[in-house]
Amino acid sequence: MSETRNARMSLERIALIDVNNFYVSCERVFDPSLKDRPVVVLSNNDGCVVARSQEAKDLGITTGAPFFQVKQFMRSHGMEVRSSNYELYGDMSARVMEVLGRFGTWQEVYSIDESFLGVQGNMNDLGELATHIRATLARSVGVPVCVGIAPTKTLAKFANHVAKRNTHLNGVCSLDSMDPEIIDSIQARVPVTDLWGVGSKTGSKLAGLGITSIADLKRADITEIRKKFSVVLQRTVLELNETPCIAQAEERADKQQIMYSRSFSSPVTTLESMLEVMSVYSQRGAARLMSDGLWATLLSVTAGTSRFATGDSSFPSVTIKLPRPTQDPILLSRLATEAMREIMSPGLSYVRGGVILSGLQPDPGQEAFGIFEEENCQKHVGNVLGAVKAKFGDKAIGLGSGGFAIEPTWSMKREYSSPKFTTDWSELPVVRA
DNA sequence: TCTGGGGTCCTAGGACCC
DNA sequence: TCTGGGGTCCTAGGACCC
Repeated sequence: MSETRNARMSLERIALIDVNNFYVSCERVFDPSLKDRPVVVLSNNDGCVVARSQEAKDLGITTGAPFFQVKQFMRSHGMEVRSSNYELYGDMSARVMEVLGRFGTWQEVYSIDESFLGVQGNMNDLGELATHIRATLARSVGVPVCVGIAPTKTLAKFANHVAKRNTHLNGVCSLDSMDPEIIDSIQARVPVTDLWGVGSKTGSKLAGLGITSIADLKRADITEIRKKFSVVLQRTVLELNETPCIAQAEERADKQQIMYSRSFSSPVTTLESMLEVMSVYSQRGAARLMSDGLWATLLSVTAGTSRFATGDSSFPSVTIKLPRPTQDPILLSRLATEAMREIMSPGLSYVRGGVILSGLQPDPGQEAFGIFEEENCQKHVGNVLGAVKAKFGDKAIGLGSGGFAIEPTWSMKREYSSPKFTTDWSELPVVRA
């Protein structure tokens, strides 16, 4: 399609907007002293680096770097550290998504900091829209974003990638306004593994066939790709050639599973502690079922020793079919502890545990409700627990070993946490005028 | 001493059926 | 001795994503 036609025609396009260094940007909104400084945010238990400011990236800190390995280096370079504060990020994410939604004909929230948006207009309109989106978010939420606009999701991701890496573009890249030859030359330089949907395994297999850049993959034969790889990669090739074939999420299946899995701040070695873990995690899972309006029919429990330890390893897991579709924390807690009792090896050092609820369905059907009055009562226990927690805090009530007045030794480590600025009345920021 | 968590989709292979 | 073919459903595991 010629540029002159694009300039006048009204185009249906897909925009991919994401927040730059999202967790760091959230921290900066409430602590301006972090601006222009190297900042990292850590995973649960302060385990490893999950987000970095540009300044931290420039100093060579990589995603996934174990914190204990880079701690000294970071200190000597005056870097700032924050534990992850998911209450804050979740709340900020909701604000970002609400604002973005105003600009699209449809919206698909793709992750905590990314959204696809349906957009229309001629070439110039699209560029102006992107700039307007950036300015609105900077003003109303206070976070910086990049915008990529293209005919397909894969190309919108690519355009966003280009916007992020070329500062002169001011965070906006709309493929329609770019010279096709320039697009080609960029695609010839960008490695195929930078593409959405192409990971390291596929990347090395492609390299064996002489396909190393995005341009190489774009020219590849789609039947050959289908035969040697999968429909997934075939779709990627089609999308690179402007044929949309990745559906919107709302047309895809509903949520498949709810997982509650954590690594412990100190290893769990006894049956008693592990059963506590299972009791607490299954109650958390039940709470999520209730808030999503879902009933589970399968329950899995898992545990694992460290992948880095040299001693005996153990990765027990078992899945059981629930007697009826349920969201009942009492039943789930009882079954999870019973199942774990059978499969763990007391004495070994377990560093993580998890509860997975699957076979989810929105409508419990008749079978979910027992014929006895007693079982009908149990169904309400979850609601009561939820209400008490909402009013008096998370630790106010729990079932059995789930009701902790004192933090158990395995609970999460968060030594560098910022306050829950937006989600807890007692931690609201104070403004003096 | 210390190495995240929560998802999705697809495929292959087995069980079972006619 | 020889032992079809095609379909569905389920599960485990791989690959990928943020």
